[in-house]
Amino acid sequence: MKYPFQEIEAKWQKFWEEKQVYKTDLTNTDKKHYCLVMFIYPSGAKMHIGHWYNYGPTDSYARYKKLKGFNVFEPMGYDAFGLPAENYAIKTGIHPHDSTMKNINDIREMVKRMGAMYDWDAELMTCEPKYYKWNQWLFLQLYKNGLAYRKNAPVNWCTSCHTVLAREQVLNDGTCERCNSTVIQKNLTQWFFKITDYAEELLDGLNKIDWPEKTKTMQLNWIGKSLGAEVDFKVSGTDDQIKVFTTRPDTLFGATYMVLAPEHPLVDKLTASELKQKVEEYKDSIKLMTEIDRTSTVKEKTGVFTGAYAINPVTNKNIPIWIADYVLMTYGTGAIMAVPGQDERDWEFAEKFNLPIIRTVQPPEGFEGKAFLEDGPAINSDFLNGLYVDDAKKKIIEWLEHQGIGKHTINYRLRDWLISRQRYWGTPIPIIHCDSCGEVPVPEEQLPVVLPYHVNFKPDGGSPLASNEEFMNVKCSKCGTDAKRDADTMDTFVDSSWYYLRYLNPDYEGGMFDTKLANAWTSVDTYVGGAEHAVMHLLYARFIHKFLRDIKLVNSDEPFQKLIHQGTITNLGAKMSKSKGNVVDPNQFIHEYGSDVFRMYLMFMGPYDLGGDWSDKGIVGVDRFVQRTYSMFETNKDLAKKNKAFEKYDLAQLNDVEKGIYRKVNYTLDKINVELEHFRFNTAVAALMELLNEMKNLNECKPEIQLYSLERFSIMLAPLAPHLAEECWSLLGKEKSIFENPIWFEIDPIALTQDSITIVVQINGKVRAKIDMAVDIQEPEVKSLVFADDKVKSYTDGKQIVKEIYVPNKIYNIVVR
RNA sequence: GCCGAAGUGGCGGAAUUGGUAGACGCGCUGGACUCAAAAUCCAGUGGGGCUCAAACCUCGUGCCGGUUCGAGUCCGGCCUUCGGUACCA
Repeated sequence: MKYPFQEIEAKWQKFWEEKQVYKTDLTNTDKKHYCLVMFIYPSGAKMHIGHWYNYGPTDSYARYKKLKGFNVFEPMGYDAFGLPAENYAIKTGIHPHDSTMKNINDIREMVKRMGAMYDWDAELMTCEPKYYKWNQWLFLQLYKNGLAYRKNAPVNWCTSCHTVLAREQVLNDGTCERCNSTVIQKNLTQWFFKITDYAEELLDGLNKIDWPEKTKTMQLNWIGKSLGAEVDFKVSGTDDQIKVFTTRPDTLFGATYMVLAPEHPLVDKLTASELKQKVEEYKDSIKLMTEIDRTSTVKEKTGVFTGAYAINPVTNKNIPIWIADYVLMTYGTGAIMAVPGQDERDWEFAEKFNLPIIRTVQPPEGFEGKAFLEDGPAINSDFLNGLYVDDAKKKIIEWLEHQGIGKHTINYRLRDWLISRQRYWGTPIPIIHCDSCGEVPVPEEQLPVVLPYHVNFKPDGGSPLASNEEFMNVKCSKCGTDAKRDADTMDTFVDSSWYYLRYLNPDYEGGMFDTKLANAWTSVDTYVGGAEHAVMHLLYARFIHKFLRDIKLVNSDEPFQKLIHQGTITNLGAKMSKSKGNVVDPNQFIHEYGSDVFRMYLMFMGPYDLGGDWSDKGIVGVDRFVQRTYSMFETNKDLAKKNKAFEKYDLAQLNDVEKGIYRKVNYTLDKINVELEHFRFNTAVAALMELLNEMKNLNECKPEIQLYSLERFSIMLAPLAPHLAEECWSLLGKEKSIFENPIWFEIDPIALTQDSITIVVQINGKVRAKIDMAVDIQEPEVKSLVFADDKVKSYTDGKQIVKEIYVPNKIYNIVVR
């Protein structure tokens, strides 16, 4: 009979739900395992292949852990706020709340059909007041601690989303991370979270977590720590000073000019009147460029002279002050001392504008390059001469500090996290703006500031909340006079920075989350999600977690101990997207083959972290495996009712077929263990297929050996194809379901030892013979067996034997001449 | 440009610390079953050579070179693809 997956998958899903098999007892923390996938963003009503690829295999891992005796917590929820729902509202008039709720309901049904062991009691959605209330509370704690502040600053403005973006949310081609349209610079007053206060700790923490190296590297580069010095330069003929940051203070004697960012506040003041027009023109030309254009490495250097001079503090010489777009106001101090001798960009600039070049590090003989960046003895540097870079740095910093014109500094590339959004569908910022009191935090007992339902969504660039007067007009909670609420909402990355803590009790009213549970259950043991979150979500969550630790709400340093990225499933070589029209709908395959086959096929396709191009070519192979498995168990129906299998068998008591199967069962147990532990699902599935092939002759075994093998087969199958495995287990006549009463079988180590082995004989490195012999026999005996072989003889007779290498139980290599 | 990963049959992909390259699956070929087809089952399947056939020989893991008794795996130099990043002072 063909495996009736519709019926059986529905049956077991119902069973699991009714028996509450996946309800995790969070009070039992004995062998806890928090297995988390990135929650779902319900912008569309459908689950696509990428979701399946993320959730299916991760669920298999969670199930494996459960069978191994872990108390596994595997929750699912909805990252429900965000722009797409709001843009959809603008287009169709359907309110974001309504479309989101509908999407969530549809998605929940689809996720359930997948058959994952989510604890649905832990389900949460970020758009509910009972969730976002705590975003607001978090905001207030950050505010109290000086980590949430408002400033007027140039910000990234997405021309299509009509909102500001954090720097991380601008892609490297200058487009918006969400919608891919152009991002421009604007000056606005916005709320920021001071993530830079945690820069050092965010770096340190990377050493303590089990994350992919490339992800850690990305965070490392994003934070971009560099050691150097700040040096004050006097502006010649004035009292002004310009502070520069440099990583190479040792090259100070070679600083032959200075460059300011065009936006630098001193530019207007410094510029000589006859050059004002040129400088203004240059500044205007920069305004039109995005930050990305400006920072293109291929672009030729541009800049203009201001007419002013600074004084090099070590040489006391006047050096010209230029402005150029390659100096950014947003990094360091917005000003540099240019040392063309030791910096490629400065060299290029100096060459183009005929500025002096002085080498202060001696390049090796024969050096033909331009700027010399390597280590070497200092030259042309007075009291530094002869010192190598590190020593020269130390000495000059001492000197600068002694003179009171500079100091050792650490600079970071990381900037504060801009969290204001001029959008509706998000968490209202809990601040009241009062004419007399300024910014006033909403008192905690008045939270949540509920997001009103009725607003005007018109995408005119203003915050939609501003259109709701009832919402906007409040009394100042300090002085009681008329005041206004903040009309902006928070970046949705705030929501996702702590949701894993809320899952533990999403209805908790005593605080942001239940600290007792959080201390017991976090860090999350295994976190699985896309690599596209390497710097944004994963950095924000680490920051927030550390802050929550500092205010004593959690006791761990890091939110996610082990991180796994699933690869991307592409179609026809491109990422699946509606606009490309290459989206593959998983439902089609669920209908035709069922959820188990589909998830197993996704796992079988290849290495989990590599992903790959979609093809349905091989899915029939997995389907055949499922059919053959099912019929094997049907043939042996009720076997467990009449028989009992021992934990172990003595190989000597088994016939050849039994021995073969017994060995393979144990070998597979071992293999599956290792493969699943490392998220190598493809080889785990292959191992089970091999076992099934071996079990072809199961009918030649005693019933108890049949049962021994089938029991183990079902349990190994259970993480990968849970519905099928439950069905097989119950076909055997087992009373308790696998996941109701999780078990995992121990390996019989004796079955893993071979008694005979094939020795490969190589002659001059080429395989010439394969000889079977008993395992672990002594080398002289091996040698005599090898040289007794006709083929070996034919290759060695009459030749001089130069060398013999024996690798026990593997290879016998003979070198002849 | 820089950083990282990858490149293995017709295809997806296997291969402990260097030790039988191609597990497992798809596809294909042949056979069984069938009136026939589908499904299923059995056998074969990297290329080339020599064979009735087997045995056997030979070439083969992106390219060139090296280390080694032995290299998909290690080293040096390239090429291609895919991610990440972009003048960070």
